[in-house]
Amino acid sequence: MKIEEIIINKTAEAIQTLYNTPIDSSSVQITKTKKEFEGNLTMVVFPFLKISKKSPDLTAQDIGQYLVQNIPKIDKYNVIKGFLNISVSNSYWISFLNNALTEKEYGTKPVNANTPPVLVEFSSPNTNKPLHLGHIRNNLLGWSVSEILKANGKNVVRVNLVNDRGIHICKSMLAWQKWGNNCTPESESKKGDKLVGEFYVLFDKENKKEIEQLKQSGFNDEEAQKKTSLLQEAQTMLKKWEEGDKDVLSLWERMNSWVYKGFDETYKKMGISFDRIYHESQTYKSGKNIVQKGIENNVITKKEDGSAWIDLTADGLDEKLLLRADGTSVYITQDIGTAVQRFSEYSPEKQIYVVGNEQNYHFQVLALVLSKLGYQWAKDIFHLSYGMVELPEGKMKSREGTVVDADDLMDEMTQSAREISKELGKLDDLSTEEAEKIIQTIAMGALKYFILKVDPKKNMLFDPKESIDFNGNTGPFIQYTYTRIQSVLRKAAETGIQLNENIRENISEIEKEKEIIQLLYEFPDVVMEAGKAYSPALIANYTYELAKTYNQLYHDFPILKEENSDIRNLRIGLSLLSGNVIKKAMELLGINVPEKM
RNA sequence: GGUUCCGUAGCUCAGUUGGAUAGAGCAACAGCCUUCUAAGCUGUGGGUCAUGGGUUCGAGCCCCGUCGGAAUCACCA
Repeated sequence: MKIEEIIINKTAEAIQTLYNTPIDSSSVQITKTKKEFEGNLTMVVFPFLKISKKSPDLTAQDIGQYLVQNIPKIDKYNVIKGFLNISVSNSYWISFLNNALTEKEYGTKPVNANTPPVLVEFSSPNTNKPLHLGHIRNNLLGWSVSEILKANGKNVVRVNLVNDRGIHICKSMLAWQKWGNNCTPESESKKGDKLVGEFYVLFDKENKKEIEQLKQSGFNDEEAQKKTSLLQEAQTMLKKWEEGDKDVLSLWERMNSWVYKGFDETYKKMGISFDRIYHESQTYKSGKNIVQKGIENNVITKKEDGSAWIDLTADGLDEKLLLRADGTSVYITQDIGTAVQRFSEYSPEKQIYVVGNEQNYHFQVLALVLSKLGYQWAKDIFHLSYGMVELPEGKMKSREGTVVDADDLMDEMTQSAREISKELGKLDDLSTEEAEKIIQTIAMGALKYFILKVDPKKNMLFDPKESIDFNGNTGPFIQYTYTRIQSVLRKAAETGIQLNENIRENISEIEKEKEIIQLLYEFPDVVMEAGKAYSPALIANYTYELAKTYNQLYHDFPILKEENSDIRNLRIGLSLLSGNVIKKAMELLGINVPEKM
């Protein structure tokens, strides 16, 4: 049993014995003791004052005394302004450390492959342009949350729903046909997604020109937007695509294949992969049938013009269109279809959608529509909504060219890592190959940590200058701490010091050590909390705290050179576990750790 | 206009179901390498937690108002 539980139970017992009143154990509040006070765990006794009919200090004294007398693992307590600070014995902490060191995967639960899976959808790019900074946050979150859920024993399936059809890709296709001169990624020596993206931008540019012309010949803005020959051509192309026109389909396949190749490269560099990839072109029709059934069951109404609507006003939302007048499906129709398809395919415990908070309304509607259509699992749909990434200049706008490209960003990070490493001379005695690998690891660590340390729900500012900082609360700082630990452990092995020796449990005067052990002790709870909250940020902040504290120990105390062998073993033991926990925690963030840097 | 979210140090962010004197990093300044990697450690300054009320023994956190910002309310995705 964890010490907190013991304290809670014994406190309930104490209050029963001392004041003859039963209490619910949930009213006992235990928190970590603040650094400036002596002790490890703190109990707030205010809730018990009505029962004890004594001052906060006296009540705390009563309980503190009882606990010390009745729990051997507690050796003292102190009371400050109604806060009961409890000191847990050194032997408790060291015995915990000894145990944790024997656990193979300390802090995580094994995945049970026989349980219903949890689907995590993320990335879900459009195939008309390359990935940018916004996608990076999405991908990193999706990946990390998947890892965190796995660490909580969930049977996770990573899903990517590629939006490979629609007017946007037709725009790129059309522009390529008109002005592409049959160019290919090979002929231009460009990544396929970049090339296709350029044609998307080109379409927009030419289309704008046409809009201007139309406006000059007397049309208002709205009319001009709809009337351009380019847009009409694109729409014709989309229609042909839906009809299965051979030429359109073959161009579509060709250009999409360029994009996929480009995406694969980006994903690979990012260290991201999926268990299952859906393509919208294959799922978009299934939603229509479901809507049709909804019309038959009078959940959905068909208007005179043929469009289908669902009335959500009773739930505080608006009316929502589900099929256009011409019978084609809209975005949500497709989402209804894929949700149903995925449910029938996996019978998941939960479907998690990692999608930006700009779509909060959409997912509110989606869950509501599904439940109105009678799908009980609609309640198991969870929109993991994350905030926008903004730049110092403001919002990213693809048309104004203020988008931060994913590949460029990763390359810049790598370049900075290379320069800084060189400047510090850190990798001088390694081969170029080894050095490059470490540089990559550091660069990606910096980027990933920078983004994941922020609470997913919040909007965040991405300052490129700050993101390449490798000091302070950053990924490389944590990676560096890990390499320091590994260096110590290597040296220990070299000098023939046993690593896995059982540590003697009654050692005194080990304040800093205890602080680290207590942090290590908290790791499983942090993993659990992060899973509940879908928040990699909790893992990130915890890991930083651990690394920082370890660095203090490393700086202030000798480890291998400690003469007292009991203390030396203790420091080595907690170095070992700190290293393991840091590595595991970083893994949960999708970040690798180098052995040297 | 309706709905939702946000506002904490100059900047970027933490702050557990309401608990002690609100914490980190960056930036600034001052120190620490003959000792296991200085991508490190230590110290100094920096706050009306947007604002006004309320609930409570106790509020950055809960409730109401005000101000400021964002998203969304498409026969776009």
